[in-house]
Amino acid sequence: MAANPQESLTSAQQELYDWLADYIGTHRHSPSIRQMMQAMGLRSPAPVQSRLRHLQQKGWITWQEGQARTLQLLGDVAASVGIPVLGAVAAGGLVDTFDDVQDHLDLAPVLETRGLFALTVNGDSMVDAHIADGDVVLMEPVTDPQRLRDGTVVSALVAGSGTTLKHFHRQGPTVVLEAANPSYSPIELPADQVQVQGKLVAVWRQV
Amino acid sequence: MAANPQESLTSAQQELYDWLADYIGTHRHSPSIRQMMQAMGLRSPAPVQSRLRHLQQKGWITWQEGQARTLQLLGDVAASVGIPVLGAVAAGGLVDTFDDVQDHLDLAPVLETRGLFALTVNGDSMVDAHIADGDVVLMEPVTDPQRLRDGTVVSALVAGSGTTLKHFHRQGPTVVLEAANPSYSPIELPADQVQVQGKLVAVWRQV
DNA sequence: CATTGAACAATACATTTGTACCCCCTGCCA
DNA sequence: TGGCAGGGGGTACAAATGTATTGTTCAATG
Repeated sequence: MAANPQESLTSAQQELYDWLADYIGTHRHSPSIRQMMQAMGLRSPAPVQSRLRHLQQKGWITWQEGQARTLQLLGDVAASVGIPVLGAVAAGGLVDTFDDVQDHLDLAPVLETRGLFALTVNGDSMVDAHIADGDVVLMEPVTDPQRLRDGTVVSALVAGSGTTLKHFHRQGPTVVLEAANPSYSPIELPADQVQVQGKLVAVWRQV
Repeated sequence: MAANPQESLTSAQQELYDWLADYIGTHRHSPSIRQMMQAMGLRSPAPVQSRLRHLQQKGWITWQEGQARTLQLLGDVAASVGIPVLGAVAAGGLVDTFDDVQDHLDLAPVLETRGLFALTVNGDSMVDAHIADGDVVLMEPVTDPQRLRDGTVVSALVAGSGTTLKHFHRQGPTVVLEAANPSYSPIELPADQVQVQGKLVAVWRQV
């Protein structure tokens, strides 16, 4: 990956981040703050806390506060799974030849998102959204359905019925689940009978 | 889960190990004993301690005692990037609720294939194959176009023109590149003017 | 000069976490 | 019948760990 989306670091922050990348790469688990303290040659946990806070604010790391050793690196150094994107390919017309790498498709950030789950698609109600029967959809758990953008593709549990993959709309007290296929009519239900489980993150179709 | 060289496990031990593999694959860090306790539906940490002790004695796991969340799996499952596939989701009808993991979407084998590359799709000539404008297609390099199955989706370099994504057909000495959209007519060319670069492995659409 | 932010020290505190006991029950087997 | 191992419940405790607070120092900045 070319440039980092993250903000630049001070030397002290960089030092900690590099050591973390090395430690996690070797041990396969995060060190504790006091271990970081020792490795940095410090005699107090406060500087480490400070550096970690800055690293998090700048988008380099994340962790579950209150829990031990749950730190995760977000940068591209974190053994990311990169696939070179060579260029655009066509449809209809023809696109120029490509020789060099233009970008990197970095799946690691997606895969590292906590709680991500997958569903196999069954049926054709979403074909107009280019989600076909047999596809696997990657979903991110939704905790607050109120914040969903209108039209988001979600998997929803309908009380007493089952789970379905649809476009999500909210109309006052009711919820509308709309298919992407004219053969299916929208389902309109009271909000309390629909439990949104996750929103669509990616479509995966292995040939 | 794949066979392991280690000693066999009791069902309770296997249950814990499987859950650990799933958890670590998803969260990228070890759970605490009390988290395992909850996941196993237990109300006391002692049974978990017991299972862990047995798993260690039989060579399935290892950890640094006295330190939090340092558990590591020793089986071959350890390194895989797994996303739990929770079940099928609907279309049209509604599918039953899902509770437990049915399978694992293991992306590691795909990503590790040497030489895999990606292309961003430009245009709508493949919409009927559910490949939309803006999608990223993962391609596997093709060394021997003679062995391609008829109808495979390939990216092909047309002499003097550019690269395109189409269904691949061979008709004697000529090659036919067929779009998946009735608005586009098939392109028929002498075989030596078409160079197949890769075949479609997966479609990736990040929302 | 004063202000600000990063870095560091020292200490204290609450929570998380591993671990060690105690007990019970069940199935298996000599 | 008894012994034994695995599985489970309950509880307690000490260590590990994250977090907060109060200072000090230093460099950069206006």
